[in-house]
Amino acid sequence: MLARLKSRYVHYPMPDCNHCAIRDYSPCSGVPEALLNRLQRLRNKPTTLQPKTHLYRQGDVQGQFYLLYNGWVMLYKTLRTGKRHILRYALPGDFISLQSDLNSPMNHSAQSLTPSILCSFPRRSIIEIMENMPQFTTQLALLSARYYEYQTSISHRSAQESIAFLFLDFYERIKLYEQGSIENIFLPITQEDIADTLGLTPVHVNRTLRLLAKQGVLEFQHQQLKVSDLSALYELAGYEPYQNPSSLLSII
Amino acid sequence: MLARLKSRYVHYPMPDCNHCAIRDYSPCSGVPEALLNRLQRLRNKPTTLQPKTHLYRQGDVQGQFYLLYNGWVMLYKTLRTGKRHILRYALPGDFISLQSDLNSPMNHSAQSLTPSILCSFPRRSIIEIMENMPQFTTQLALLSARYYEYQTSISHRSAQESIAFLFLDFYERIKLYEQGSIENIFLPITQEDIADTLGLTPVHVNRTLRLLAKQGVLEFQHQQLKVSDLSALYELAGYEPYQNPSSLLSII
DNA sequence: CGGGGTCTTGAAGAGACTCAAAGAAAGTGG
DNA sequence: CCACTTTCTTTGAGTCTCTTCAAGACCCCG
Repeated sequence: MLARLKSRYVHYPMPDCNHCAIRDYSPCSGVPEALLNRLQRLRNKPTTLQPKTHLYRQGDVQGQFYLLYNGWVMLYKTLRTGKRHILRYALPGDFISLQSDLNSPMNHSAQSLTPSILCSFPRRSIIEIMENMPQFTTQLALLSARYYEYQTSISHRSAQESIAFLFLDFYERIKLYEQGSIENIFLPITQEDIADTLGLTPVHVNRTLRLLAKQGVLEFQHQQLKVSDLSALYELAGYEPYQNPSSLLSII
Repeated sequence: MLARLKSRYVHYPMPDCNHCAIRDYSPCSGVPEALLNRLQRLRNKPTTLQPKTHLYRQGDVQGQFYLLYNGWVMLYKTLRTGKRHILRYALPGDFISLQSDLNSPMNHSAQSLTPSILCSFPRRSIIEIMENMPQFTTQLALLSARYYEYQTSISHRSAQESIAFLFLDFYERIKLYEQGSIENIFLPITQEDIADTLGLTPVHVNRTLRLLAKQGVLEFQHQQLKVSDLSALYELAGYEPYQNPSSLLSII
């Protein structure tokens, strides 16, 4: 099973990683050593996860908090109509399973897209952690604000613009982890996933992708993204350079 | 000037309020007495604001943080194309001007819709406040998560559904402040505001409102909202009762 | 070689947009 | 208090984007 996966998820092997340092990952950046050690002590041992595995499901009452070390995890909601609404894609460093109402059952599900490595925290200790580690909590608050800004940025847009925005976001985030060439970027998602992320139909996503390829902006085939014209992509995505060029989140 | 305003903004007079207790308002609920007193000491004296006045504008470098005591404040972005994207409507208790990048210029503008009362905090002290008042920061993190969940809930929807969702949200929030009858709810917004909130054209908002009135769901005229069929409104908005009936945010 | 999932393409239809113009309500000034 | 101006709302006609339904192609994997 694992051997077979490798061909496809070549970027995401299953390393034996029991000592990943929390400080390497985003929501904890800027947190002093002493606090980190306290957080390290609270967490459980990192665990690995097969692809297409659920961390938790919408409606689950208990559960844990997770810090993603390696791999891709998709967060989504299932609507009454049966439709799937993908909320976001967690990449290494992302904090998973925070929701505004901590005591309610989970309002969304989390599923791995690739083999993944995470460490977990007991759910009941989250308030305690937050109230005792204000610098961590501050990062968490700002991170939530980022998600909010991202969500507002991607709305009110045509299919072409929102697809461009999504791919540009992937491009920028992957760039943080890949030091080598980023000619071809592996994205473990299908056209249907894109559709469920942006609220479009798979058919229309397909047509729009064909159009973007024809226009020489980007190609997305066999889970490989190739950006042909980065400035055109920025243009389509509506990048606003005057604000904060280093951050995608200043995109309107 | 004020006398003239009164006829229209009868719900939002300009009281002389120098001693509003912070604890009455949402982001601080659950914060212990001692912390509240510290927060009270940090804030400036509450100020009043005329309607249609900007607290700050997109691109401003300095500024302050605000806690809204009374009135409506609209947060919006101006896109390169000149279009306006309304992010949210702040009501009493809302914390205003938080953004993910604290050191960048503001990525959005804030404008009062009614006469309003706010108290402000010096911007440079926000990190200090957050890191020294973890319980306050925790509330702030959860609040940001709420905004995020709200934003995801309102997307991927038809015009009718998203308008229903928006009005239901207003309805639920106003209900918290009005103890009496909520037959007619005053909303200081125009159809164009609704359009800019949901990413629709004013023309289509108008047609959809006519349709909703014809269907006997709700009427919105002269800034007065009258909900005729609450359960139909819940149905249209896609309320998911199995999660957390008391919170709009469990709506998908 | 066969089968399920994914991608591609066509044709028809619904939802939302644009342009345009008129009517109603609110704000302004004499 | 009335007449004027401005903003907001309403309606129609035509167009475009996106969806729906359907069928076939491709491709990975057994």
